[in-house]
Amino acid sequence: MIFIRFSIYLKSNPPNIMSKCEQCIVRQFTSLKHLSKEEVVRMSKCKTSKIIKKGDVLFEEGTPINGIFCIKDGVCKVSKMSENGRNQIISLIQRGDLLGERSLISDEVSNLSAVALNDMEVCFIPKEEIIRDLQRNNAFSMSVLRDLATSLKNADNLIVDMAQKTVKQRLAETLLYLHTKFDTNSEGAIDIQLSREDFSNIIGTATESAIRLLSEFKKKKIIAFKGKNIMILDSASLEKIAQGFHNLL
Amino acid sequence: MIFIRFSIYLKSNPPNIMSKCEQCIVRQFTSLKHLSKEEVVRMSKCKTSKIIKKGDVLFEEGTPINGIFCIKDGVCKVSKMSENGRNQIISLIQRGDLLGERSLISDEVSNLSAVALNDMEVCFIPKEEIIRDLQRNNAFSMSVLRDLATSLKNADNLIVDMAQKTVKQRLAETLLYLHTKFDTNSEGAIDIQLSREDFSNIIGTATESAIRLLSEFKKKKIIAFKGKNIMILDSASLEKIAQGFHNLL
DNA sequence: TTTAAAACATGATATTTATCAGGTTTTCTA
DNA sequence: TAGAAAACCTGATAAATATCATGTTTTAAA
Repeated sequence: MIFIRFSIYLKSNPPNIMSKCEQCIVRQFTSLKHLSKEEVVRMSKCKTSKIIKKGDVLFEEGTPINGIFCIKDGVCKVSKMSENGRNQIISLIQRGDLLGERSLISDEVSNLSAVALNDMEVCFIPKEEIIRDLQRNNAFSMSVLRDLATSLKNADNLIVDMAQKTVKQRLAETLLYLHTKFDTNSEGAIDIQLSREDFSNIIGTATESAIRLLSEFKKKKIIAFKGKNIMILDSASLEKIAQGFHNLL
Repeated sequence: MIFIRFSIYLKSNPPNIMSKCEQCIVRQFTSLKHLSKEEVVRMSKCKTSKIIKKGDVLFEEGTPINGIFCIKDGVCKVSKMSENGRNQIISLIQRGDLLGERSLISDEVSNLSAVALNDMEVCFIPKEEIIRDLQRNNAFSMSVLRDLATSLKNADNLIVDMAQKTVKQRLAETLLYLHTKFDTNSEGAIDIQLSREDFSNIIGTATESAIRLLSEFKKKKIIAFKGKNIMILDSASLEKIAQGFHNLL
C-alpha cells in the first residue's frame, strides 16, 4: 500500500524541480504551447521554480505579481476580500492552469490573492518575458485572449448564480463543479481538501450555514465524507437541487 | 424649449448614420483606435450601421453574434437568464463601448443578451474583419486583451459583491456606479431610465424588494425621483451603506 | 379618449440565512 | 504527550428577503 502511494507520488510530483520548459508536459496544457522553440528556451532560462507548501500564499491582493505562474502540481484557491471583511473564493486553480495573466496584461497590482490548498509546484515566468512574447507571437496572444474570454464567461455565470440562486443551490452547484474539475482518489472521493470555511467562502455564506447544508446532504445520502474528502453519492439529486427543486427532496 | 432639445438631439445623435469610420469620434474611445488607416478603411466598407429602438434586442443569449457592435449612441443592458428563470443584468454598455468581443474570440454563441434601454445608434463589424485585424495588428489585439482584462476585474468585483453584500448594500453600490458612469441631465438627475424591475435584475432581488429599498432611500432623502430619473442627494450616505453601515442610518 | 396592460407601491406572511452562544472533535505544537 | 488552537457541529434567535395578495398610477394602444 505504501509502495503504491509512493509510485503515485512520483508520477504526479516529479522531483526534477528545475526541469526545462522544453520538456515540460504541463506547458502543453497552457497557452505557452504556442511559443516557438526559441521563445521556450528563453523562457526556460529566466523562469524560476518554486515549491509552495499547503497554506502558503502565492500572492496577495494589492501587491504586484510581476509575472505569471504556471501550475505544475497542486491546487490553490484564488480569492478576494469583500468590504464586509469576508473572503470570497473566485476560483480554484490546478495543474495545467496559468495564474496572474490579468494583472500582467493590465499592468496593475493583483486584485486577487492565491493560497495553496495542498503542496504545490509552480514555475514563475517574469513579466518582461511574457509581455515580449505577447507582443511578438500572435498565436500566443490569441490563445491568451481565448483564455481570458473563457474566464470572463465563467465569471458571468458565477455572477448570475451568486445573484439569483439560494445558498443550497450554490452548494449543490459547487459540489458538482468539484466533481467534474478534480480527479477522484482511491476511495472514490473528490481529491481535494476544502475546509468548511473554504466552502462557505466559495458559496458566499456563513460557515455555520455551509456546515449545516453539508450535514443535510450527508444525512440525505447525497454525499459522504471519506476522511477530509467528499464523495458524491447522488449527482442526479445535486443537479436537481442546483436547478432549484428544493422541496422534492 | 423645443429648439434647445432639438439641438441637443443633433449633437448626440448625428443624423449622418452611414458616416465613415475614418471620421468617427467614437472609434477613438475604443480599441479600434489602434487600427491602421488601411484597416479602418476596410472596416468602414464592411460595417453596417443600425438604429435600435428602446426595448429592441441587439442579440439574444444562445444565438451567434458573428461580429462586434460599436456603440455610437444610447445605452443597453447586457443580461443572462438564471436557471431560476430570472434575468440578471451583468453590465450596462454605452457610447464608446464595444460589445460582443468575448463571443467573437471564443467563436461561440453568445452567453448574454443585450437590450436597448433607449434609442441607440450602433455599428456592426463582421467577425472575419475583426479576427483578421486581431491576427495581424498586435497593438489592436493587445488593446482588446486589456479590455477583456478590465472586464474580468469588474466581473470579479461583482461576484464578491453579489456573494457577500446585502441587497441594500448592492443597491447603494449600483446607484453610486450609475452616478459615476452616466451623465447628469438638465435636472441634475442621472441620465438613464431604469425600471424597478431593471434595478431588481441588476442587484439580484425581487422587484418588490428593489421598490421598497428605493422608497426607503427616497424617504431618507438619499435620492430623489425626477420623473423617471434618479437624482443622488447624499452620496456620502450611499457610500456608507455600500460599505455595510446600515444601522447608522 | 377610453381601455387594457404594464409599472409601481405596500402590507402581511413565510422562508432563508446570519448571528450568537455553547458545545465536541481534530490538529498542531511546545 | 499535554495543552492550546483550530476546525467542526448544533440549537436558539434575529435579521434579511421572497412571496403572495391587492390596490394605485402610469403608459400605451385601440
